[in-house]
Amino acid sequence: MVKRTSFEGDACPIARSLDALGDWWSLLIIREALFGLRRFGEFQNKLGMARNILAVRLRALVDHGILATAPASDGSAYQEYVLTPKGRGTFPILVALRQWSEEFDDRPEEIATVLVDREKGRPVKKLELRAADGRLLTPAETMVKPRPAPRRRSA
Amino acid sequence: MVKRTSFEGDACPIARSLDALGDWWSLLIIREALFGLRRFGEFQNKLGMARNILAVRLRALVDHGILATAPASDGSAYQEYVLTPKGRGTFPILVALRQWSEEFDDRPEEIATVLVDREKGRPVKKLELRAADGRLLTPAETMVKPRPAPRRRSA
DNA sequence: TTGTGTGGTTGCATCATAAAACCGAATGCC
DNA sequence: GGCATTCGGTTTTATGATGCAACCACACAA
Repeated sequence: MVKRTSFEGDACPIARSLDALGDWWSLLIIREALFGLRRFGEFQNKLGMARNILAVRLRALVDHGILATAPASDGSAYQEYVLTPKGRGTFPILVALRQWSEEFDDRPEEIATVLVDREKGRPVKKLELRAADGRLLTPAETMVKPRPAPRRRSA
Repeated sequence: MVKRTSFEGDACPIARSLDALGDWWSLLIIREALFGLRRFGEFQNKLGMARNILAVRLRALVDHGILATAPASDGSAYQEYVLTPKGRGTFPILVALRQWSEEFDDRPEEIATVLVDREKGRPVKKLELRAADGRLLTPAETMVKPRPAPRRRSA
């Protein structure tokens, strides 16, 4: 996407997230990583993407602290890519994307899988946004405020 | 990005969402639309993006049923772009992106805003994933299952 | 030593992107 | 009505990210 207008310096947290995750492949790589994939070849086989692009993406994700390279694991002297806590923290994003598709896709019958809780095997609930006191919030009931000052003990 | 490997036919709901939302600008346009922007020029000013790209993105979002064009509203004979229910349904995705940035960004002090509930003015809670019975779920406590058969009244 | 599989990198053609010029229609000003 | 300006895009052009395939380096095996 040409010069890509990096959002890195932007003050909007959404833009900042998109700067790390907002390309066509990164979230899918993370999805597979959450699923347990670790090796270059595994990602390449599963996603069917070009290997050079995969290499670039993996390096970018490592640079962003989303993946880390582990020296090895199964004997073979190659390296693996494992999710960091930051990487695992994208889980709600993936769930939100999944649920949006489930709810609004024009051809929901083409969706092959559902997300269930492992223990009971039943579909998970929709993500919901709640206020600090637990009230359910619609978008209209929210607003953004300037970030409160750095709060240096000033009470 | 050349031929862009459209995910439209993919069975993964995440890929399907990314097909509609997964470029650099669409989610930011939607963010501004949720914020109340409606006019071409408003988007262009606020986002500072190239106008041709904005035009392409707006048309794509309309084609995807995320935005709709309204004939006018404030007298001037121009058109507006308003969110459809499908478009408003992206709200959790944006919240998830925001919260991920808030939690994991390397320079959180550069984030300018917080999302609060309008009534109390207090920051919202983190999105949380719960099982059907209300248990909080971690990623590891979930799994994906093949979609149950179309369920044609078969009990 | 040769062979094979993994894990990438390098070239190259193509196409999406970004920036700016351009353009018609609508609006404002007189 | 005439003229300039703004709005809402489209066109043009340069750039560079993408996808594909070929290539390379290394590990391991025979």
